[in-house]
Amino acid sequence: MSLKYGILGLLNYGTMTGYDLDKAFKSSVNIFWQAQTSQIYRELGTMEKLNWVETEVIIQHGKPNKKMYKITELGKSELLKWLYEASNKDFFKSKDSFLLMLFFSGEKTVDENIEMLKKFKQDCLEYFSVLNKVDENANYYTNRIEDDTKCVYWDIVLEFGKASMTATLQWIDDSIVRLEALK
Amino acid sequence: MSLKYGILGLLNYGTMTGYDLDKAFKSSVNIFWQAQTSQIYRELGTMEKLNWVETEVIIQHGKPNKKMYKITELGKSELLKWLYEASNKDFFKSKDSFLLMLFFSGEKTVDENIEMLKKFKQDCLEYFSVLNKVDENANYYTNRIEDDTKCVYWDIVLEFGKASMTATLQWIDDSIVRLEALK
DNA sequence: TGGGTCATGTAACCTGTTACATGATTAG
DNA sequence: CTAATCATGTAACAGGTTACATGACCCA
Repeated sequence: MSLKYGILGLLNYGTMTGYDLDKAFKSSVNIFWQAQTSQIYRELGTMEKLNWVETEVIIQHGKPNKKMYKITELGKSELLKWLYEASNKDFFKSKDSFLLMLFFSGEKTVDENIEMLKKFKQDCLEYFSVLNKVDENANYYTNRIEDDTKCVYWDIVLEFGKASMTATLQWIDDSIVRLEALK
Repeated sequence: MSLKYGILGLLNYGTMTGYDLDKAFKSSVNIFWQAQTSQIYRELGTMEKLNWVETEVIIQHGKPNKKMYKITELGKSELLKWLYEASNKDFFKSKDSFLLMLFFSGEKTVDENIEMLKKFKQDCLEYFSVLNKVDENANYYTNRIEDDTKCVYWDIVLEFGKASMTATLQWIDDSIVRLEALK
């Protein structure tokens, strides 16, 4: 359900092709929302039927033709409606197979689980550098937006990513200490 | 994909009905994995075909008959395989419509967004008390397990929930301060 | 000459959600 | 007497995932 609004939100910054949207998703919103290329094209199709977006085909030479998607007045009002009415209950409904696995890891040895957590720590550190790269990409998109106050929200969301990673790393260390004590 | 393993993990603690599994999900694993009742019954059906679980019907008087599900040897080996092979990449792929909404909230006024964050803070505090209730429920399930070291993992996972909530609350406060400064 | 980028999608499948159906017992 | 609990599911739909198809240009 939210994918439509993610697309509307990005189109609200400017007219784009499905291909551009795909890249925009993968280089920005990706940290808290992922969309497959095929999904984006499918949604754009249904959104055009709903009259939330309209298209214009641009003939190109040497490259495939472009289909530019533009948000309509109806689309913009749907976006605003969502911004005002969306609930936060999703936040408390995360599905995480890693935590599910850890929950049942009593079947493995303590040493094996310490190893697993150490591996996880490595992956978290790597992810941290991904977050910093997203920070750089941000400039590309935020430069296209006139109003400076709008960029604050981008930054706040990124800070969330960093804060939760920091908490996760601390939790990993605490958990390893706890497991070491069992040996 | 993980739902099957969540079911296997719980059945590994003891034989249960679909109804019991539903309750077990809702009172324990629920913080990081949610499953609908209908989904559990559907998965149990396919798992029986896969021979991961086997059933025994228990005739009851005054109550509907029970269909007890028991993990098979094959099921147990599939569970172990998953515990050893599952990756942690899901952890970095969370989908969060609240963060998506916040990202696009430059369309709203600063005051409206401060209000939204304050409301979110209230919901986070409420969720904290839910986590503590889960803590109490834990005793019911952990008492049924012989091996004490297995309960550590339950606790570690719960600690994650608390740690990330603490970090989230701190982030909310910081963000509100930041938005106040824009006024 | 082979891989990457540009640009569009379709098809099949799997998973998750919502709504509904049934029917008896038990506790307030 | 009414709502909750026990216990089983089905059906339809929405949303997400994986794999595949096409084809030209550009750079090394």
